[in-house]
Amino acid sequence: MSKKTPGFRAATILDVASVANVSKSTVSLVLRGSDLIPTETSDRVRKAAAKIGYVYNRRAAELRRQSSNAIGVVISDLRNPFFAEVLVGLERRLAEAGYTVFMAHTNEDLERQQRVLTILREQGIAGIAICPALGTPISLPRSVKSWGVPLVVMVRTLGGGASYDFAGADNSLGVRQAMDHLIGKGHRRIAFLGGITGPVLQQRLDGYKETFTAHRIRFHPDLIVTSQPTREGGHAAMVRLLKARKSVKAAVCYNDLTAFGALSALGDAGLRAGVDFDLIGFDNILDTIHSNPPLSTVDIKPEQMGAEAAVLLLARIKEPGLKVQRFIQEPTLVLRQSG
Amino acid sequence: MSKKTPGFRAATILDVASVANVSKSTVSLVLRGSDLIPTETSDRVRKAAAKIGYVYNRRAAELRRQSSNAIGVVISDLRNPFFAEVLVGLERRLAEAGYTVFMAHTNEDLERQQRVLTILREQGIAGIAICPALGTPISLPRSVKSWGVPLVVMVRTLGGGASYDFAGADNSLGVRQAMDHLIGKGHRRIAFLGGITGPVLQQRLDGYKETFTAHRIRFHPDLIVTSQPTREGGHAAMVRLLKARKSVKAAVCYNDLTAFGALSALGDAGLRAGVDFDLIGFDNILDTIHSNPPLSTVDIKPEQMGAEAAVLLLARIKEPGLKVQRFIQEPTLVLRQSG
DNA sequence: CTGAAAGCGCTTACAG
DNA sequence: CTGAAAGCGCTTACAG
Repeated sequence: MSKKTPGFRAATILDVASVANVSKSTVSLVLRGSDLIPTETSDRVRKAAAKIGYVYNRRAAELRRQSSNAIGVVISDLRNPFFAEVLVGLERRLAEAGYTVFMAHTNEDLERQQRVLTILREQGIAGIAICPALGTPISLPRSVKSWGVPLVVMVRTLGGGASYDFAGADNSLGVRQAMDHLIGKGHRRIAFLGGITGPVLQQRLDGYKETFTAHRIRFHPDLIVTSQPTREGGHAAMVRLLKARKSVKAAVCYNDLTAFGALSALGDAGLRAGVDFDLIGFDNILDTIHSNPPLSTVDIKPEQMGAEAAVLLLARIKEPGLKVQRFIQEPTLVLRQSG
Repeated sequence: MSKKTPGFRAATILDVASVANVSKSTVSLVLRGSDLIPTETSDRVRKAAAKIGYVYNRRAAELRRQSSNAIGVVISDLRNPFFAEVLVGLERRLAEAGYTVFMAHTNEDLERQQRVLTILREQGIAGIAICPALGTPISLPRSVKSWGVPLVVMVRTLGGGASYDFAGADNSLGVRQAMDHLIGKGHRRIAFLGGITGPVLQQRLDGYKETFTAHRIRFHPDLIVTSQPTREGGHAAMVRLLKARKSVKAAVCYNDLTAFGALSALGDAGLRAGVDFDLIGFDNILDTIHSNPPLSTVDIKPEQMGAEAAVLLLARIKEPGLKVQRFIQEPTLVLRQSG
């Protein structure tokens, strides 16, 4: 909390009014762009405002109007470029619509998420967009709804029963596309690298297992090597895989970050991705284009996903009675050099 | 702008007061944690608040108190993990101090930056932390100061005359450390890859050139290959370098992103960084640990830099009369496998 | 077309 | 220790 420099009194519409020789209602009307005011008058008002350096006090206006032009955005892991890209798309669309974003980073910490949500609520924001932290209770959407604040959930679903607006991707299909490609190249033993828990992992693993069934290939559970969904994790997972099952020459990764780690482990072992080992990532973050080698991956257009989440939220704000909305990004496989 | 669900009237301190059988002043005092109120009474008030689902209206309170607990954070390029990491450090420290962040992304667009600054001003934030977009006029700090809002500039300086709080790194020294290392390994012809413009490039190039002088090595201007400070740019720069000057076997890059692009171009050419070519990045973003190969780079602790910027801003808010503050991160060379 | 008045939900001296 | 009152800077019917 901070007060303004003492002694300094900011100009208000009353000051503008007195300079322009009108009432403060008139000033307010002009500022809000009402067409009740003749051009001559409104010009005079605007000039007066500029002259005395008047600054619109949005908080006061919003308090009076019981409205808000701020939207709370809660991100679980900003160090993952995927989420940063989602945020970029979201922020841009929101800014275009005249909204400002209150950004909070939970770092996958449920307690922090709770705290942050409470603060956002007290700020009186117009809506919330959230990438829920892992382990977020299914009750979250109901709870936020009960506050009367519009909500969109991004990336991670929250389990069966709850109904809420959601923007995400078809994770199972994405993995199936990657798997089909690898099978098409002749691979039969294909590993799945990375991920510990969460709905997204669940969906991606589903796609992984479904592919074996669809192609009548026997599935070996130990082809799944779990790890933190990070570069470190991907590196460790690939090291373990190479040690345990030398015959495996292909893998799809939980996400691009794990794939980068795996790429690095491959390099350590003197193996070249795309020639000695086929590796496919997931997300298509910007980094994949010029990794070494450029990463083949499943494109779910992170930035666009963020923008779509904004669209859903904006629609919900405008029309609270709307039926539940879902945006599910169609994945596409983008082939580069790694597999 | 959105209104709350119609018909729904949120509880106010007046409601709490009537339930708790006290005056609204008492409620306010309790909520603000005043010790004027006996425990028995404040317990009663808190219970009443919880019972009717009262939510503190921060905007109203702040309007009355002429204060704010929001800080505007303006980021120029959130797609660059370096800035995302700075943001994470900044946000965490600010949140710890009880502040919320209004986040705006300018995408290096000066017009957008101007717009965003105006909006932040109208929101009545307590302070601004900005990574200025390239080409930001030197007058920006003066202008923000004239609004009466505390400011900290991050990462990029704004030129000579202006005085403002700043958190950044010793860029020249960082490059010199990298260069000394390469020279120690026996290299004489060392390229500088990436960057187009801006103060950071200037400083890093200064360090680059100084090293040649210090070691009495002849400096070839065409060893500097400029490019966008991105992976694409780094890739293109390395391709050009490889084509033009086959004798060069070492380079320091403008930043880690360019280094990744260069790594990728090296891979394309069948060259291994760290054995056929020594490559050093700058920033030490998280991605460097497990790139292929792991990138040697100059560590300027992005997350900590963000946290330090928060510290400076918080100090400025508390004590507007403070003399100009600077935090300049000491770089350290971290050697991994690329060079 | 413009002005006087009430009110958004708080905080803060000031009495009592 | 608690209550009545004024006021933060706006907006919005309502008169005129």
